[in-house]
Amino acid sequence: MHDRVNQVAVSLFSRKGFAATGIRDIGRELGLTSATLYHYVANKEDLLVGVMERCLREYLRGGYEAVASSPDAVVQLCRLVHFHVAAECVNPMTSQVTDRELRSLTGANRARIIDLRDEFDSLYRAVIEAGTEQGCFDLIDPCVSRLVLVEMCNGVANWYRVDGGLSIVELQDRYAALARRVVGAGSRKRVAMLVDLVPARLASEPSDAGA
Amino acid sequence: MHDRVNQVAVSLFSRKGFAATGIRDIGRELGLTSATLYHYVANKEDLLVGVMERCLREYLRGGYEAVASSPDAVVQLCRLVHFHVAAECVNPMTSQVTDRELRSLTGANRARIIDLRDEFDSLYRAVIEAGTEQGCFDLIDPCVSRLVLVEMCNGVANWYRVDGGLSIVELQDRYAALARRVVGAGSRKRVAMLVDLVPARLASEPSDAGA
DNA sequence: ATGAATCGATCGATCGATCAGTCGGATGCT
DNA sequence: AGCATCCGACTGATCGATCGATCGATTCAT
Repeated sequence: MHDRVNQVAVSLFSRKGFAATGIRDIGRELGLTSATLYHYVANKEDLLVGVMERCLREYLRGGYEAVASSPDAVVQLCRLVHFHVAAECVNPMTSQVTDRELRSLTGANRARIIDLRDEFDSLYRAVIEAGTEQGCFDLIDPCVSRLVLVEMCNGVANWYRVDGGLSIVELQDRYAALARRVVGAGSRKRVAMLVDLVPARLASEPSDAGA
Repeated sequence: MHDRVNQVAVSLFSRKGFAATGIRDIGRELGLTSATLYHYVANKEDLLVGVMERCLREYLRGGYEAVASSPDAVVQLCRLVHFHVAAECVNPMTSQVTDRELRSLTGANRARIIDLRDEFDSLYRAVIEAGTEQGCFDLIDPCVSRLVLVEMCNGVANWYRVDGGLSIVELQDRYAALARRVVGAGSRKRVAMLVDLVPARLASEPSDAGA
């Protein structure tokens, strides 16, 4: 039931936003009263921050695995983007909420989530530094390139649809190719993708059956 | 005074979000009562939709001018990205609100803004088609490339700061170079930028003096 | 005197959150 | 088996606060 609460909450947060979603809205969709909801959740902000933290920890888990899987910066970048894109596709609503609702957090919650998000961004920074040292990147600008990579991957959740024209695997390959162009790493070298580097389906991600 | 109302509203909408911003919050920052605000604004949603519409019309004005300024698709792309990036930097808060608050609109307002946004996206689609016909692009995927271009440019408003390390002109050049890489248009050809293609400072954009 | 600008007071609705209390099923004791 | 006990799930009622919006009255410059 805890999962169902998170799923309904994420679904509404992603569609209407955190501030515009009432405790009663979440309860109604579960057939519960607002009072009952407080048996599963301490308060509204804790519900949000829990979703965001679990999302970012999964992103970090896969991100670290991608970067650690090879010493080659080109391989690191491809696998990081591969994982990032897949995670956005598998958990689009949770990713969207995690991306856009930072401003709804207060005090220590906000600081903690910002730290996690910055830690994930640092993975891209590390890969770009590695590529620079190895001389296999032709960067226009390290900082701007990193921001572009992060933004373009985070943006996937804004438009990806399961019934779209491209499968997740096709999207991953196109994004990896685009990422190599962004950092100026030619497409000559062939990069093998790890099969077991799969993003987890988060407990907070609604099944689109109800959507 | 109408401009000041819009500026304060955009400042709060961008910082806390539309739903979390009260009519009284806007009034307080202007030294007005909530009742007085309704002499300048019909209602809260009209305040938002007005800001978004004026923003998108300015984006469309500059976008059309960029694409019409040359038959060469590479030049079109560079000038479109140049303008897009500059508009995001000059009006970061208004752009952020226009990007993120679509879900706060209802009915006809939402439909109208979606149409304007789609019309702007179509400029990128047109440029990509032109480049394909002219054979000067080496595209990985027309649709994905367009989405990446739009997302990476829209993302500028999320992190650009006036006191950052790069000037707007430097940022424009780097983004144009990255955009050429994304569509596979080599950097051999030199592209002259139009000097008079300057994004307007929107009346809704707050002066950062108060921030 | 006219009209724009502003106000305090107030409307009904909704907000997040709390409370005492109900209900059913599992558990433990005799 | 029968009874008492406990606990998690759940509820209606309600709290104080705030929400967007409206009203008549007042101020003030032209």
